[in-house]
This record gives sequence, structure tokens and C-alpha cells, in this order.
Amino acid sequence: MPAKAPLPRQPVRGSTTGRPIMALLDLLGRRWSLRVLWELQNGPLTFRALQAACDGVSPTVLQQRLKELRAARLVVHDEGRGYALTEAARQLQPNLMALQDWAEAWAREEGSRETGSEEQE
Amino acid sequence: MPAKAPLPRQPVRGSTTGRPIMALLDLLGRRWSLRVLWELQNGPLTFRALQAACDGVSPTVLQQRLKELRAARLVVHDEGRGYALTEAARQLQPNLMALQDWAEAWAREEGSRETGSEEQE
DNA sequence: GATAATGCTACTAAATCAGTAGCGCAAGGA
DNA sequence: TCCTTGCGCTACTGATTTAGTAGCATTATC
Repeated sequence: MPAKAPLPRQPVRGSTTGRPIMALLDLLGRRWSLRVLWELQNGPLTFRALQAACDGVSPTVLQQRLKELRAARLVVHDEGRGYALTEAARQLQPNLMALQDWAEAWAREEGSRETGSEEQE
Repeated sequence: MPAKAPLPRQPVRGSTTGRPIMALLDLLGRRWSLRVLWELQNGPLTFRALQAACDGVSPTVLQQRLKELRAARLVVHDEGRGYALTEAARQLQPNLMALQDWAEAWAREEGSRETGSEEQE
């Protein structure tokens, strides 16, 4: 039995308070959630196209994530065009772009460090 | 064998390109990653305090996440004060606060919908 | 009829996470 | 010294989640 889709105003995995941010962190903190939102930024994708965009994520998980994201009204399945972000999700887009920028700077930071040491398996 | 800590400029789970955003999405898309950053916003926490803040997350996973976040230089373990965000991580803070605001609006949206239907188990 | 693309499900194996217990260490008080 | 407390961290078992592969039913196009 998979976990319930996190929704605001009700307890979620890891928090019983019902605080909306906790539901959001639960939702986005599941594998492929952020990635799916990222890949849908440039327009709708069919299930299979989305699967390909996410480097061949297994359909089981993708199906599960889409179910949750639809329950949370971040994604809709527009018959014919495929899966698309809702208006609500689009308001998260600036955040995602900011993450993008941040990640670029992060890479420069790490790149200039020249360690090659502290990885882990 | 747990997965490697995602770092920019190298392939990660779900993407072989080495694009920094992919590493970031992999890193943040692991359970408790976003939550840990969230909980550390207001200052350093000891391991146990952090564990409590995250509603008793199992020490195994918390240890793993902290390892990854330290490898990514988002978190440091300041001996004596506990775990703290790095300057780099602090630049993500506005994003997290934006998520907070977004989540509040999300809750109002959902709250005004009055369905109580489309959950899933 | 053959081919291809769609969304989606079933199934097994692998990886991750949860839950609990406990270690070694250091500090503080009696 | 003994006792207690808190610290970071590890071990272990079982539950949950994810990966990987195959395949179905449907629709559309040739």
C-alpha cells in the first residue's frame, strides 16, 4: 500500500500538524516529484515522453507520482495533449528557475574546489 | 549500498548528463532532504534535536541525508553547536520561504474546494 | 490486417526507509 | 568514583518504496 498523496490541512508522512508546508515538503520530497515538475515546465508531455525525459523512470513510480501530483492539483491530464502543469504549479516555476541558477553557482563553487575526495558510495 | 551523494558536474541517479540542476533535483528529491534544510533555517541543531524536529525520523536515514548534504556542502557539522546551513545553503532560504508562502496559498485553494474526495491510499 | 503510440497494470527484485536498541565518548553532579 | 545525561553514530530486522521488464486494451494510421 503506497503512502497517501500529501495534501495541505491534513497530516502527512513525517508530520501530524497539517501545516501546508509539511505537506508540500512531503510531496516534493518524493523521488521524481521535483523532476517531473521540472520537465513539464516547457509544456505538456505525454506519459511516455515524460518517462523518457526522466531518463526512463519506471512507469510504476511515474504513475504514482502523477497520481499524487494530480491529487494535489499541481498537474492535470489534458486528454490529447498529455500531462501539464496547473496554474498553481506554474507559480512554483520561478522557484524552480531560481533552483536552476543556484545549481549553476553551486557547480562553479564545487568545480573551483578541485578536491575529488569526499564522495561516498 | 546506498546511492552516492549527488554532486554537480557528475552523473547522478536519473541523469547521466552531469547538469547541476539534475544533481540538485536528485539531492533534494530524497526523503527528508528538503525537510532538513527547512528545520535548520532558524539556526544550528544537534543531531538529536534535528531528529526530533523531523518528527523522529530514523537515525539511519538522517545520518545518510546529513552525509549527502555535507558532501554537497549545504550543511556543516560545527563541533559543539551542531549541524548548520552553509552560506551556499542560506542562499536557498528565500526559495524555501517562497515555498512556504506558496503552500499557504495552496492550502487556501484546497480548503475552499470542499471536496474530500480525491484522496488515495 | 499490420503497425505504432497511448495510458496504464502486473510482477519480481533491489534499494531505501522505519523502528528499535545500543555503543563509545564527554561533561556534570553527588 | 559512580551515576546520569546528552552527544554522534552504528547494527539489526522488517516494512515500504522504487527499479526493471513485460505486457494489456485502446485508438489511430496506414
